[in-house]
Amino acid sequence: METAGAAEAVPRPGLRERKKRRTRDALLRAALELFTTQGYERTTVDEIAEAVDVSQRTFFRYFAGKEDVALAVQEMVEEHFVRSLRGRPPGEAPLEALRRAVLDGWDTINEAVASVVPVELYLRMFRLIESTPVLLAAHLRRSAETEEEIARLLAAREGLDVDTDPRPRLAVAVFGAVMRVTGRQWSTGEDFSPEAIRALTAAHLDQVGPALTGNWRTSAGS
Amino acid sequence: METAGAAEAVPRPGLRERKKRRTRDALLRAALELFTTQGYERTTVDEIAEAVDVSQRTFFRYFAGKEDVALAVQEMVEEHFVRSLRGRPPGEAPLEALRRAVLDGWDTINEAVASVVPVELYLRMFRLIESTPVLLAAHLRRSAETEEEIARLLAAREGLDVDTDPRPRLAVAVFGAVMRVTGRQWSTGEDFSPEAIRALTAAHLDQVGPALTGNWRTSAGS
DNA sequence: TTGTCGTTTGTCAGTAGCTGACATTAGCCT
DNA sequence: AGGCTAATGTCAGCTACTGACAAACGACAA
Repeated sequence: METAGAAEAVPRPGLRERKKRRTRDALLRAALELFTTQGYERTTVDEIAEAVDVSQRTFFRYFAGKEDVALAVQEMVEEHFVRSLRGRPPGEAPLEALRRAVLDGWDTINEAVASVVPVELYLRMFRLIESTPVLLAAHLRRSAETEEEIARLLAAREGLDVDTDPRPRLAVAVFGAVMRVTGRQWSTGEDFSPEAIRALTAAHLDQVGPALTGNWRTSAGS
Repeated sequence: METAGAAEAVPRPGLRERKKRRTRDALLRAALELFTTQGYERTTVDEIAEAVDVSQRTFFRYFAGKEDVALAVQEMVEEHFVRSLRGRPPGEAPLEALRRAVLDGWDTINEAVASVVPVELYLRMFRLIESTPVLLAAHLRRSAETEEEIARLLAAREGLDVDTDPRPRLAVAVFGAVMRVTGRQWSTGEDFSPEAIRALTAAHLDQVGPALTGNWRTSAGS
């Protein structure tokens, strides 16, 4: 149903499309660079636009708002996780699938991000999100949306209806909560490597059970 | 260390203080009334100020921002919960204390709120928060702060250090996640009474265990 | 009662994020 | 080459929010 013949699904986007993409990428990179060096609040949209030499109006044609640029990469990463989850074998128990999908996601974080920004910049941005109130707020809300998507996904997998059975949403919410504690802990720690966050993730997931028994007078963690 | 003698802690605030309080209350009530009738975004700060017949500048002297008014009552309610939690006997297991504190909080929601706005208005506002993206975002961030406070509280109670033992933060995060699912479910349901939310809370807390076993092919909930 | 003092309030001017409308530029295709 | 369409720039305007200064007003004592 496309230019018949060639197997190439991407013939060559044409100058216009390439230019658009370059502008978008430039805006994104400039924004993250400015955010991570001077801080989110102290960076104005005008500054970002100026750095790429486009008008402020153009910026808003590529991104819905200042928050949007700041969270763009994070959004890619979450999509990466969801994709990873969809790829899990159907037989796997829901929480097992979640666990493996996330761990796998961190292992392959490079591939998911590197095409737009260096991983290191993403990680710096992640920390900035955690420490900037308005960004954290926006991020938490988006996470809630992602959780809803995942809940429906798992429910479908298990043949349940999210509107009559609370368990999918509960399980996903709990899982998300653990992920958030993990991210927070990581962002305030010493080791800013992807390996560190992966290890913390596994450790925290292993601690949920013990944490919920309520009897904390036994062994400690971490 | 105060005016020695009399047991009366509140002698009479004086005209100035009373006026301030009246202005604040009026702003708060006017704001919630406008928000719940026309929606949050469609209400301007000027409108609120005008409804109380003060300048816009005065509004911002009482509230840090538009979000702030919208979440003011919710903040009172959360303080109410934390107070309730602090009142729990030290012997109680952490999660048991949380459960009872929240259930108790809903039972006494009237006393916590009625002094400022009618409970019904608070509940309407709660629903609005859930359905207004920017408000939901701000609310989630504040909840995260409250969770941190509670985690430290429980850790102290159990003689643990939140920075070395992840279990307090994990447990509180999980509990908070369940509460959020509950609030969301309630706000999209039919029954908008405090009793309904109380019942849902209990039901969801009972379902967390089953939800985490991962074996959802057995019984259903709700 | 009056006058001083400190707090609250209003006014004004300005910044930043964001949007609609319209003109201009620049790829694209024949 | 020239017309079509999509991207960009310009401009005007709205809303949330802030600093600065002056006016109004309650508190307190002479």
